[in-house]
Amino acid sequence: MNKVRTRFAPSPTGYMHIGNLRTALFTYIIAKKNGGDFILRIEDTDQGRLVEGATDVIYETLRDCGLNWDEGPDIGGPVGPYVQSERMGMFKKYALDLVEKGEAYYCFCNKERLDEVRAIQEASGIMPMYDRHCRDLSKEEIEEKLNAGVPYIIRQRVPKDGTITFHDELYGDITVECSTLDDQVLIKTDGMPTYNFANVVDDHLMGITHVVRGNEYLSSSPKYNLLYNAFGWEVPKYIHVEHIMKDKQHKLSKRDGDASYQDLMEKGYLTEAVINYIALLGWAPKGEQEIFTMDELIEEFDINGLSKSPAIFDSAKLRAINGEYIRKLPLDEYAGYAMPYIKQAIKREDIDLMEIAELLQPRTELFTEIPEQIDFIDSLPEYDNALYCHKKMKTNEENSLTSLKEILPVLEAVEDWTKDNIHTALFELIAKLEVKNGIILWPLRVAASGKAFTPGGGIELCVILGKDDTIARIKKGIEKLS
RNA sequence: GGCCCGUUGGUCAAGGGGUUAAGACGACGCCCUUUCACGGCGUAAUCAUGGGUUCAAUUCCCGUACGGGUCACCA
Repeated sequence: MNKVRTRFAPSPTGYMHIGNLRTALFTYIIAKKNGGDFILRIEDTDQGRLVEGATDVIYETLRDCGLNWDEGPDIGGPVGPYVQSERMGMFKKYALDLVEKGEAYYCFCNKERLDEVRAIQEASGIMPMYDRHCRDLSKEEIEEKLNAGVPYIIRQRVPKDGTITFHDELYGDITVECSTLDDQVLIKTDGMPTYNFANVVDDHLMGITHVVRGNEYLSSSPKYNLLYNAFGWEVPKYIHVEHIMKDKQHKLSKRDGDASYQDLMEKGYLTEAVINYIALLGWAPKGEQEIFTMDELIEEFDINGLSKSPAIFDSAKLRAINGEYIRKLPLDEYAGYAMPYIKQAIKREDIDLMEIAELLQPRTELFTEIPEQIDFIDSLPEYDNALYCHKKMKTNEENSLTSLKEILPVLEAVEDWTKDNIHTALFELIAKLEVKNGIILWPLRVAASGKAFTPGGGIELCVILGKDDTIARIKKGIEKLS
Protein backbone atom coordinates (compact mmCIF):
# COMPACT_ATOMS: atom_id res chain seq x y z
CA MET A 1 0.00 0.00 0.00
CA ASN A 2 1.20 3.47 -0.88
CA LYS A 3 2.21 5.89 1.78
CA VAL A 4 -0.54 8.35 2.60
CA ARG A 5 0.12 11.81 1.25
CA THR A 6 -2.21 14.75 1.78
CA ARG A 7 -1.89 18.31 0.70
CA PHE A 8 -3.03 21.74 1.71
CA ALA A 9 -3.10 24.08 -1.25
CA PRO A 10 -4.04 27.61 -0.22
CA SER A 11 -3.98 30.76 -2.29
CA PRO A 12 -1.83 33.44 -0.73
CA THR A 13 -4.42 36.08 0.04
CA GLY A 14 -2.73 37.44 3.14
CA TYR A 15 -5.49 36.03 5.20
CA MET A 16 -6.07 32.64 6.83
CA HIS A 17 -9.76 31.94 6.83
CA ILE A 18 -10.88 29.83 9.76
CA GLY A 19 -12.57 27.38 7.42
CA ASN A 20 -9.38 26.94 5.45
CA LEU A 21 -7.44 26.48 8.62
CA ARG A 22 -9.81 23.75 9.64
CA THR A 23 -9.43 22.06 6.27
CA ALA A 24 -5.67 22.24 6.78
CA LEU A 25 -6.09 20.76 10.26
CA PHE A 26 -8.09 17.79 9.02
CA THR A 27 -5.72 17.34 6.10
CA TYR A 28 -2.76 17.30 8.45
CA ILE A 29 -4.45 14.96 10.90
CA ILE A 30 -5.40 12.47 8.20
CA ALA A 31 -1.80 12.32 7.02
CA LYS A 32 -0.36 11.96 10.50
CA LYS A 33 -2.92 9.47 11.65
CA ASN A 34 -1.82 7.21 8.84
CA GLY A 35 1.87 7.85 9.27
CA GLY A 36 1.87 9.83 6.05
CA ASP A 37 3.16 13.11 4.72
CA PHE A 38 1.51 16.49 4.78
CA ILE A 39 2.41 18.65 1.81
CA LEU A 40 2.07 22.39 1.38
CA ARG A 41 1.50 23.70 -2.11
CA ILE A 42 1.01 27.38 -2.70
CA GLU A 43 -1.48 28.17 -5.46
CA ASP A 44 -0.40 31.62 -6.47
CA THR A 45 -1.52 31.76 -10.08
CA ASP A 46 -4.28 34.24 -9.51
CA GLN A 47 -2.32 37.36 -10.31
CA GLY A 48 -5.24 39.59 -9.50
CA ARG A 49 -5.36 38.49 -5.92
CA LEU A 50 -1.66 38.41 -5.26
CA VAL A 51 -0.79 40.07 -1.98
CA GLU A 52 2.63 41.02 -0.69
CA GLY A 53 3.88 38.84 2.15
CA ALA A 54 0.85 36.63 1.94
CA THR A 55 2.82 33.41 1.80
CA ASP A 56 4.41 34.28 5.11
CA VAL A 57 0.98 34.54 6.68
CA ILE A 58 0.34 30.97 5.60
CA TYR A 59 3.69 29.78 6.92
CA GLU A 60 3.30 31.54 10.24
CA THR A 61 -0.24 30.45 10.85
CA LEU A 62 0.44 26.83 10.04
CA ARG A 63 3.54 26.80 12.20
CA ASP A 64 1.75 28.52 15.10
CA CYS A 65 -0.89 25.86 14.93
CA GLY A 66 1.55 23.01 14.83
CA LEU A 67 0.62 21.96 11.31
CA ASN A 68 4.13 21.25 10.17
CA TRP A 69 4.50 20.26 6.56
CA ASP A 70 6.85 17.58 5.36
CA GLU A 71 7.31 19.07 1.93
CA GLY A 72 6.72 22.61 0.81
CA PRO A 73 8.09 25.65 -1.01
CA ASP A 74 10.51 26.60 1.75
CA ILE A 75 11.86 23.16 2.55
CA GLY A 76 11.55 21.51 -0.84
CA GLY A 77 10.90 17.84 -1.37
CA PRO A 78 11.02 15.18 -4.05
CA VAL A 79 8.11 16.39 -6.17
CA GLY A 80 8.74 20.14 -6.37
CA PRO A 81 8.40 22.86 -7.17
CA TYR A 82 5.72 23.48 -4.55
CA VAL A 83 4.70 26.88 -5.81
CA GLN A 84 2.20 26.56 -8.57
CA SER A 85 3.40 29.52 -10.59
CA GLU A 86 6.69 27.70 -11.02
CA ARG A 87 4.96 24.66 -12.46
CA MET A 88 3.10 26.45 -15.21
CA GLY A 89 5.15 25.11 -18.07
CA MET A 90 4.51 21.46 -17.42
CA PHE A 91 0.80 21.15 -18.01
CA LYS A 92 0.39 21.61 -21.71
CA LYS A 93 2.02 18.36 -22.64
CA TYR A 94 -0.45 16.49 -20.44
CA ALA A 95 -3.29 18.22 -22.23
CA LEU A 96 -1.80 17.36 -25.61
CA ASP A 97 -1.53 13.81 -24.40
CA LEU A 98 -5.25 13.84 -23.80
CA VAL A 99 -5.88 15.29 -27.27
CA GLU A 100 -3.86 12.42 -28.65
CA LYS A 101 -6.06 9.98 -26.78
CA GLY A 102 -9.20 11.66 -28.00
CA GLU A 103 -10.11 12.72 -24.48
CA ALA A 104 -9.64 16.41 -25.23
CA TYR A 105 -9.78 18.64 -28.27
CA TYR A 106 -8.65 21.94 -29.71
CA CYS A 107 -11.21 24.70 -29.61
CA PHE A 108 -10.81 27.80 -31.74
CA CYS A 109 -13.91 29.62 -30.62
CA ASN A 110 -13.21 33.17 -29.61
CA LYS A 111 -14.62 35.07 -26.68
CA GLU A 112 -17.21 36.85 -28.77
CA ARG A 113 -18.73 33.67 -30.13
CA LEU A 114 -18.78 32.11 -26.68
CA ASP A 115 -20.48 35.14 -25.18
CA GLU A 116 -23.03 35.10 -27.95
CA VAL A 117 -23.80 31.44 -27.44
CA ARG A 118 -24.17 31.96 -23.75
CA ALA A 119 -26.45 34.94 -24.20
CA ILE A 120 -28.75 32.92 -26.42
CA GLN A 121 -28.79 30.03 -23.99
CA GLU A 122 -29.56 32.28 -21.06
CA ALA A 123 -32.29 34.03 -22.98
CA SER A 124 -33.95 30.74 -23.75
CA GLY A 125 -33.61 29.61 -20.17
CA ILE A 126 -31.27 26.70 -20.67
CA MET A 127 -28.12 26.16 -18.74
CA PRO A 128 -25.19 28.01 -20.28
CA MET A 129 -22.74 25.47 -21.62
CA TYR A 130 -20.24 25.26 -24.42
CA ASP A 131 -22.10 24.22 -27.57
CA ARG A 132 -19.29 21.89 -28.58
CA HIS A 133 -18.81 23.71 -31.83
CA CYS A 134 -15.21 22.54 -32.21
CA ARG A 135 -15.65 19.09 -30.73
CA ASP A 136 -15.66 17.28 -34.02
CA LEU A 137 -13.40 19.33 -36.22
CA SER A 138 -11.56 17.28 -38.80
CA LYS A 139 -7.84 16.75 -38.62
CA GLU A 140 -7.42 18.98 -41.66
CA GLU A 141 -9.44 21.80 -40.21
CA ILE A 142 -7.42 21.70 -37.03
CA GLU A 143 -4.14 21.55 -38.93
CA GLU A 144 -5.16 24.49 -41.01
CA LYS A 145 -6.15 26.72 -38.11
CA LEU A 146 -3.10 25.76 -36.13
CA ASN A 147 -0.86 26.66 -39.06
CA ALA A 148 -2.71 29.90 -39.55
CA GLY A 149 -1.94 30.76 -35.93
CA VAL A 150 -5.55 30.98 -34.79
CA PRO A 151 -5.56 31.19 -30.97
CA TYR A 152 -6.89 28.07 -29.36
CA ILE A 153 -7.73 26.46 -26.08
CA ILE A 154 -7.94 22.81 -25.17
CA ARG A 155 -11.17 21.39 -23.86
CA GLN A 156 -12.00 18.18 -22.11
CA ARG A 157 -14.15 15.81 -24.18
CA VAL A 158 -16.87 14.83 -21.73
CA PRO A 159 -19.02 11.85 -22.76
CA LYS A 160 -22.32 13.01 -24.23
CA ASP A 161 -24.43 10.56 -22.33
CA GLY A 162 -24.24 7.97 -19.63
CA THR A 163 -23.41 8.73 -16.03
CA ILE A 164 -20.28 9.19 -14.00
CA THR A 165 -19.97 8.06 -10.42
CA PHE A 166 -17.37 9.19 -7.95
CA HIS A 167 -16.79 8.16 -4.41
CA ASP A 168 -16.41 10.42 -1.44
CA GLU A 169 -15.30 8.91 1.85
CA LEU A 170 -17.99 10.83 3.68
CA TYR A 171 -20.84 11.12 1.22
CA GLY A 172 -20.46 7.76 -0.41
CA ASP A 173 -21.12 7.28 -4.12
CA ILE A 174 -22.46 10.24 -6.02
CA THR A 175 -23.68 9.78 -9.57
CA VAL A 176 -24.42 12.49 -12.10
CA GLU A 177 -25.51 12.57 -15.73
CA CYS A 178 -22.65 13.34 -18.06
CA SER A 179 -25.01 15.50 -20.07
CA THR A 180 -24.98 18.05 -17.25
CA LEU A 181 -21.23 18.42 -17.48
CA ASP A 182 -19.56 21.07 -19.60
CA ASP A 183 -16.59 20.45 -21.87
CA GLN A 184 -14.42 22.44 -19.54
CA VAL A 185 -11.33 24.31 -20.57
CA LEU A 186 -8.06 22.60 -19.67
CA ILE A 187 -5.55 24.92 -21.30
CA LYS A 188 -6.22 28.61 -21.79
CA THR A 189 -5.32 30.78 -24.77
CA ASP A 190 -2.11 31.76 -23.02
CA GLY A 191 -1.08 28.13 -22.81
CA MET A 192 -1.59 28.01 -19.05
CA PRO A 193 -3.76 25.43 -17.34
CA THR A 194 -7.04 26.19 -15.66
CA TYR A 195 -7.22 25.63 -11.94
CA ASN A 196 -9.14 22.39 -12.19
CA PHE A 197 -6.73 20.89 -14.68
CA ALA A 198 -3.62 21.99 -12.82
CA ASN A 199 -5.06 20.56 -9.65
CA VAL A 200 -5.58 17.12 -11.06
CA VAL A 201 -2.17 16.98 -12.67
CA ASP A 202 -0.40 18.39 -9.62
CA ASP A 203 -2.12 16.05 -7.22
CA HIS A 204 -1.19 13.10 -9.38
CA LEU A 205 2.39 14.22 -9.90
CA MET A 206 2.79 14.82 -6.19
CA GLY A 207 1.42 11.42 -5.34
CA ILE A 208 -1.47 12.76 -3.30
CA THR A 209 -3.57 9.88 -1.98
CA HIS A 210 -6.24 11.78 -0.05
CA VAL A 211 -7.76 14.99 -1.27
CA VAL A 212 -9.33 16.94 1.57
CA ARG A 213 -11.09 20.09 0.41
CA GLY A 214 -14.09 22.29 0.91
CA ASN A 215 -17.52 21.14 0.01
CA GLU A 216 -17.71 23.63 -2.87
CA TYR A 217 -15.72 21.14 -4.94
CA LEU A 218 -18.24 18.38 -4.56
CA SER A 219 -19.98 19.45 -7.76
CA SER A 220 -16.82 19.53 -9.81
CA SER A 221 -15.55 16.18 -8.61
CA PRO A 222 -17.20 14.22 -11.45
CA LYS A 223 -15.15 16.22 -13.95
CA TYR A 224 -12.02 15.51 -11.92
CA ASN A 225 -12.79 11.83 -12.07
CA LEU A 226 -13.32 11.94 -15.80
CA LEU A 227 -9.89 13.51 -16.08
CA TYR A 228 -8.21 10.89 -13.92
CA ASN A 229 -9.91 8.21 -15.96
CA ALA A 230 -8.86 9.85 -19.22
CA PHE A 231 -5.25 9.76 -18.09
CA GLY A 232 -5.62 6.30 -16.70
CA TRP A 233 -4.48 7.56 -13.31
CA GLU A 234 -5.59 6.27 -9.96
CA VAL A 235 -8.28 8.45 -8.39
CA PRO A 236 -7.39 9.72 -4.91
CA LYS A 237 -9.71 9.35 -1.98
CA TYR A 238 -11.91 12.39 -1.61
CA ILE A 239 -13.03 13.89 1.65
CA HIS A 240 -15.18 16.97 1.22
CA VAL A 241 -15.67 18.99 4.36
CA GLU A 242 -18.57 21.35 4.96
CA HIS A 243 -18.37 25.06 5.45
CA ILE A 244 -18.29 27.05 8.63
CA MET A 245 -21.11 29.53 8.74
CA LYS A 246 -21.75 32.76 10.59
CA ASP A 247 -25.42 31.88 10.79
CA LYS A 248 -27.74 29.63 8.86
CA GLN A 249 -27.57 31.75 5.71
CA HIS A 250 -24.21 33.44 5.78
CA LYS A 251 -20.68 32.24 5.62
CA LEU A 252 -18.05 33.61 7.92
CA SER A 253 -16.81 36.57 5.99
CA LYS A 254 -13.78 38.72 5.93
CA ARG A 255 -15.68 41.94 6.35
CA ASP A 256 -17.19 40.96 9.66
CA GLY A 257 -13.70 40.70 11.09
CA ASP A 258 -14.25 37.34 12.68
CA ALA A 259 -13.36 34.96 9.93
CA SER A 260 -9.62 34.64 10.14
CA TYR A 261 -7.14 33.09 12.48
CA GLN A 262 -5.53 36.51 12.84
CA ASP A 263 -8.85 38.05 13.88
CA LEU A 264 -9.23 35.48 16.62
CA MET A 265 -5.70 36.02 17.87
CA GLU A 266 -6.38 39.75 18.10
CA LYS A 267 -9.48 39.07 20.10
CA GLY A 268 -7.43 37.36 22.74
CA TYR A 269 -7.88 33.67 22.01
CA LEU A 270 -5.16 31.08 22.48
CA THR A 271 -4.01 29.14 19.44
CA GLU A 272 -4.56 25.79 21.15
CA ALA A 273 -8.11 26.74 22.04
CA VAL A 274 -8.87 27.83 18.48
CA ILE A 275 -7.50 24.61 17.04
CA ASN A 276 -9.41 22.57 19.59
CA TYR A 277 -12.63 24.41 18.87
CA ILE A 278 -12.50 24.27 15.09
CA ALA A 279 -11.71 20.57 15.25
CA LEU A 280 -15.01 20.19 17.07
CA LEU A 281 -16.87 22.26 14.49
CA GLY A 282 -18.24 19.76 12.07
CA TRP A 283 -16.50 16.83 13.66
CA ALA A 284 -17.56 14.83 16.68
CA PRO A 285 -15.24 12.66 18.73
CA LYS A 286 -16.39 9.19 19.73
CA GLY A 287 -16.25 9.64 23.47
CA GLU A 288 -17.14 12.54 25.69
CA GLN A 289 -13.78 14.18 25.87
CA GLU A 290 -13.76 17.61 24.28
CA ILE A 291 -10.41 19.06 25.15
CA PHE A 292 -7.69 17.59 22.98
CA THR A 293 -4.02 18.17 22.37
CA MET A 294 -2.87 17.82 18.78
CA ASP A 295 -1.56 14.32 19.48
CA GLU A 296 -4.88 13.34 20.99
CA LEU A 297 -6.71 14.74 17.99
CA ILE A 298 -4.58 12.64 15.69
CA GLU A 299 -5.29 9.64 17.86
CA GLU A 300 -9.04 10.23 18.12
CA PHE A 301 -9.81 11.52 14.65
CA ASP A 302 -12.09 9.49 12.45
CA ILE A 303 -13.55 10.56 9.13
CA ASN A 304 -16.89 9.08 10.14
CA GLY A 305 -17.24 11.73 12.78
CA LEU A 306 -17.29 14.48 10.15
CA SER A 307 -20.58 16.22 9.62
CA LYS A 308 -22.29 16.51 6.25
CA SER A 309 -24.03 19.77 6.97
CA PRO A 310 -22.62 23.24 7.58
CA ALA A 311 -21.73 24.22 11.13
CA ILE A 312 -22.38 27.60 12.66
CA PHE A 313 -19.45 29.21 14.38
CA ASP A 314 -20.33 29.74 18.03
CA SER A 315 -18.07 32.21 19.74
CA ALA A 316 -19.63 31.47 23.14
CA LYS A 317 -18.35 27.92 22.91
CA LEU A 318 -14.95 29.11 21.74
CA ARG A 319 -14.82 31.45 24.73
CA ALA A 320 -15.63 28.60 27.07
CA ILE A 321 -12.90 26.43 25.62
CA ASN A 322 -10.52 29.36 25.70
CA GLY A 323 -11.35 29.83 29.38
CA GLU A 324 -10.59 26.20 30.04
CA TYR A 325 -7.21 26.48 28.39
CA ILE A 326 -6.47 29.68 30.29
CA ARG A 327 -7.32 28.11 33.63
CA LYS A 328 -4.99 25.23 32.96
CA LEU A 329 -2.05 27.53 32.31
CA PRO A 330 0.67 27.69 34.98
CA LEU A 331 0.44 31.07 36.70
CA ASP A 332 3.65 32.48 35.23
CA GLU A 333 2.59 31.57 31.74
CA TYR A 334 -0.82 33.07 32.34
CA ALA A 335 0.85 36.21 33.60
CA GLY A 336 2.93 36.34 30.45
CA TYR A 337 -0.19 36.61 28.33
CA ALA A 338 -2.21 38.73 30.73
CA MET A 339 0.35 41.27 31.89
CA PRO A 340 0.14 43.57 28.87
CA TYR A 341 -3.59 43.86 29.39
CA ILE A 342 -3.22 44.31 33.14
CA LYS A 343 -0.68 47.06 32.64
CA GLN A 344 -2.99 48.70 30.17
CA ALA A 345 -5.53 49.23 32.95
CA ILE A 346 -3.27 49.78 35.93
CA LYS A 347 -0.88 52.68 35.96
CA ARG A 348 -0.41 53.18 39.69
CA GLU A 349 2.72 51.66 41.02
CA ASP A 350 1.75 50.51 44.50
CA ILE A 351 -0.10 47.49 43.15
CA ASP A 352 1.15 43.94 43.14
CA LEU A 353 0.39 42.94 39.57
CA MET A 354 1.16 39.29 40.15
CA GLU A 355 -1.50 39.20 42.82
CA ILE A 356 -3.97 40.66 40.35
CA ALA A 357 -2.97 38.05 37.79
CA GLU A 358 -3.62 35.27 40.25
CA LEU A 359 -7.05 36.63 41.07
CA LEU A 360 -7.83 37.14 37.42
CA GLN A 361 -6.82 33.75 36.05
CA PRO A 362 -9.91 31.74 37.02
CA ARG A 363 -12.05 34.60 35.76
CA THR A 364 -10.48 35.16 32.36
CA GLU A 365 -12.08 33.86 29.20
CA LEU A 366 -10.59 36.47 26.91
CA PHE A 367 -7.41 38.36 27.61
CA THR A 368 -8.79 41.41 25.89
CA GLU A 369 -11.48 41.74 28.51
CA ILE A 370 -9.03 42.10 31.37
CA PRO A 371 -8.77 45.91 31.30
CA GLU A 372 -12.45 46.45 31.87
CA GLN A 373 -12.46 43.88 34.67
CA ILE A 374 -9.90 45.81 36.67
CA ASP A 375 -10.38 49.39 35.61
CA PHE A 376 -11.66 50.28 39.07
CA ILE A 377 -8.27 49.84 40.66
CA ASP A 378 -6.60 52.99 39.38
CA SER A 379 -9.55 55.11 40.24
CA LEU A 380 -12.95 54.42 41.67
CA PRO A 381 -15.54 54.76 38.92
CA GLU A 382 -18.78 56.63 39.39
CA TYR A 383 -21.37 54.15 40.56
CA ASP A 384 -25.01 53.99 41.45
CA ASN A 385 -26.13 53.46 45.03
CA ALA A 386 -28.42 50.77 43.70
CA LEU A 387 -25.39 48.51 43.67
CA TYR A 388 -25.60 48.35 47.43
CA CYS A 389 -28.92 46.59 47.18
CA HIS A 390 -28.53 42.87 46.78
CA LYS A 391 -31.57 40.71 47.38
CA LYS A 392 -29.70 37.56 48.28
CA MET A 393 -27.33 39.35 50.61
CA LYS A 394 -30.31 41.22 52.06
CA THR A 395 -28.50 44.50 51.75
CA ASN A 396 -29.95 47.90 50.97
CA GLU A 397 -28.73 51.46 51.04
CA GLU A 398 -29.64 51.88 54.68
CA ASN A 399 -27.95 48.86 56.20
CA SER A 400 -25.03 49.28 53.83
CA LEU A 401 -24.43 52.71 55.27
CA THR A 402 -24.54 51.26 58.76
CA SER A 403 -22.15 48.50 57.75
CA LEU A 404 -19.66 50.86 56.16
CA LYS A 405 -19.71 52.99 59.27
CA GLU A 406 -18.96 49.92 61.36
CA ILE A 407 -16.24 48.75 58.98
CA LEU A 408 -14.37 52.04 58.86
CA PRO A 409 -12.95 52.14 62.41
CA VAL A 410 -12.26 48.41 62.33
CA LEU A 411 -10.11 48.66 59.24
CA GLU A 412 -8.46 51.86 60.40
CA ALA A 413 -7.35 49.89 63.44
CA VAL A 414 -5.64 47.20 61.38
CA GLU A 415 -1.95 47.87 61.80
CA ASP A 416 -0.35 45.28 59.59
CA TRP A 417 -2.35 45.37 56.34
CA THR A 418 -2.39 41.69 55.38
CA LYS A 419 -5.12 39.50 54.11
CA ASP A 420 -5.24 37.46 57.31
CA ASN A 421 -5.40 40.47 59.57
CA ILE A 422 -8.14 42.11 57.54
CA HIS A 423 -10.03 38.85 57.48
CA THR A 424 -9.76 38.40 61.23
CA ALA A 425 -10.79 41.95 61.97
CA LEU A 426 -13.82 41.85 59.72
CA PHE A 427 -15.01 38.48 60.97
CA GLU A 428 -14.71 39.63 64.55
CA LEU A 429 -16.95 42.51 63.58
CA ILE A 430 -19.40 40.17 61.90
CA ALA A 431 -19.51 38.01 65.02
CA LYS A 432 -19.98 40.99 67.28
CA LEU A 433 -22.83 42.39 65.25
CA GLU A 434 -24.37 38.95 64.78
CA VAL A 435 -25.05 39.52 61.09
CA LYS A 436 -24.55 37.43 57.98
CA ASN A 437 -21.21 37.75 56.23
CA GLY A 438 -22.76 39.39 53.20
CA ILE A 439 -24.20 42.26 55.24
CA ILE A 440 -20.67 43.47 55.87
CA LEU A 441 -18.79 42.17 52.89
CA TRP A 442 -21.10 43.13 50.05
CA PRO A 443 -21.10 46.84 50.92
CA LEU A 444 -17.35 46.66 51.34
CA ARG A 445 -16.91 45.26 47.84
CA VAL A 446 -19.15 47.87 46.30
CA ALA A 447 -17.50 50.73 48.13
CA ALA A 448 -14.05 49.49 47.18
CA SER A 449 -14.75 48.84 43.52
CA GLY A 450 -17.95 50.47 42.42
CA LYS A 451 -18.76 47.20 40.70
CA ALA A 452 -20.93 44.21 41.40
CA PHE A 453 -18.49 41.75 39.83
CA THR A 454 -14.83 41.90 40.64
CA PRO A 455 -11.86 39.62 40.64
CA GLY A 456 -11.71 38.47 44.24
CA GLY A 457 -13.96 39.44 47.11
CA GLY A 458 -14.05 42.43 49.45
CA ILE A 459 -11.04 41.33 51.46
CA GLU A 460 -8.87 40.73 48.40
CA LEU A 461 -9.82 44.16 47.15
CA CYS A 462 -8.68 45.71 50.42
CA VAL A 463 -5.32 44.02 50.11
CA ILE A 464 -4.84 45.07 46.51
CA LEU A 465 -5.85 48.69 47.03
CA GLY A 466 -3.82 49.18 50.17
CA LYS A 467 -4.97 50.66 53.43
CA ASP A 468 -5.14 54.33 52.53
CA ASP A 469 -7.06 53.88 49.36
CA THR A 470 -9.43 51.39 50.94
CA ILE A 471 -10.24 53.77 53.78
CA ALA A 472 -10.73 56.61 51.35
CA ARG A 473 -13.14 54.57 49.23
CA ILE A 474 -15.15 53.52 52.27
CA LYS A 475 -15.46 57.14 53.31
CA LYS A 476 -16.59 57.98 49.83
CA GLY A 477 -19.23 55.28 50.09
CA ILE A 478 -20.47 56.61 53.42
CA GLU A 479 -20.67 60.05 51.93
CA LYS A 480 -22.63 58.81 48.92
CA LEU A 481 -25.10 56.93 51.07
CA SER A 482 -25.65 59.65 53.65
C1' G B 1 -33.60 27.75 -12.90
C1' G B 2 -30.78 22.64 -13.87
C1' C B 3 -27.72 19.38 -11.17
C1' C B 4 -25.45 17.80 -6.39
C1' C B 5 -25.57 17.75 -0.98
C1' G B 6 -27.88 18.38 3.60
C1' U B 7 -31.99 19.03 7.78
C1' U B 8 -31.71 15.63 15.80
C1' G B 9 -32.90 21.12 21.53
C1' G B 10 -30.66 28.49 20.82
C1' U B 11 -25.46 26.44 19.06
C1' C B 12 -21.90 22.13 18.29
C1' A B 13 -23.64 17.26 18.13
C1' A B 14 -23.98 11.29 19.67
C1' G B 15 -27.23 7.66 18.21
C1' G B 16 -29.41 4.90 14.05
C1' G B 17 -35.93 0.24 13.15
C1' G B 18 -38.22 -1.02 19.63
C1' U B 19 -33.71 3.96 23.92
C1' U B 20 -35.63 7.52 29.89
C1' A B 21 -32.91 10.35 22.23
C1' A B 22 -25.87 10.90 25.06
C1' G B 23 -22.54 14.84 26.03
C1' A B 24 -20.69 20.00 25.61
C1' C B 25 -21.60 25.47 25.24
C1' G B 26 -25.37 28.89 26.36
C1' A B 27 -29.94 29.71 29.60
C1' C B 28 -32.31 28.84 34.22
C1' G B 29 -32.45 26.79 39.36
C1' C B 30 -29.90 24.85 43.63
C1' C B 31 -25.27 23.71 46.58
C1' C B 32 -20.34 25.37 47.88
C1' U B 33 -18.11 30.15 48.61
C1' U B 34 -17.33 36.70 51.97
C1' U B 35 -19.88 38.66 46.17
C1' C B 36 -18.50 37.19 40.99
C1' A B 37 -15.93 33.31 38.91
C1' C B 38 -14.17 28.23 39.61
C1' G B 39 -16.18 23.49 41.21
C1' G B 40 -20.60 20.32 42.19
C1' C B 41 -25.82 18.95 41.35
C1' G B 42 -30.19 19.64 38.61
C1' U B 43 -34.19 21.64 34.89
C1' A B 44 -35.85 22.30 29.79
C1' A B 45 -36.28 18.44 23.13
C1' U B 46 -43.30 15.28 20.17
C1' C B 47 -35.34 14.11 15.93
C1' A B 48 -38.25 20.07 9.32
C1' U B 49 -42.88 18.19 7.10
C1' G B 50 -46.49 14.84 4.42
C1' G B 51 -46.98 10.06 2.71
C1' G B 52 -45.44 5.04 2.48
C1' U B 53 -42.70 0.06 4.08
C1' U B 54 -43.05 -2.45 8.99
C1' C B 55 -46.03 -5.50 14.58
C1' A B 56 -42.81 -1.01 15.38
C1' A B 57 -39.60 4.67 12.21
C1' U B 58 -36.11 9.99 14.71
C1' U B 59 -33.60 5.85 12.20
C1' C B 60 -35.43 2.72 5.59
C1' C B 61 -38.08 4.66 0.76
C1' C B 62 -40.70 8.67 -1.96
C1' G B 63 -42.60 13.65 -2.19
C1' U B 64 -42.71 18.77 -0.06
C1' A B 65 -40.48 22.77 2.46
C1' C B 66 -36.22 25.01 4.01
C1' G B 67 -30.82 25.64 3.88
C1' G B 68 -26.09 25.06 1.42
C1' G B 69 -23.01 24.19 -2.93
C1' U B 70 -22.20 24.49 -8.19
C1' C B 71 -23.07 25.89 -13.14
C1' A B 72 -15.99 31.13 -16.09
C1' C B 73 -10.19 30.98 -20.91
C1' C B 74 -11.02 32.70 -11.36
C1' A B 75 -8.52 30.01 -8.13
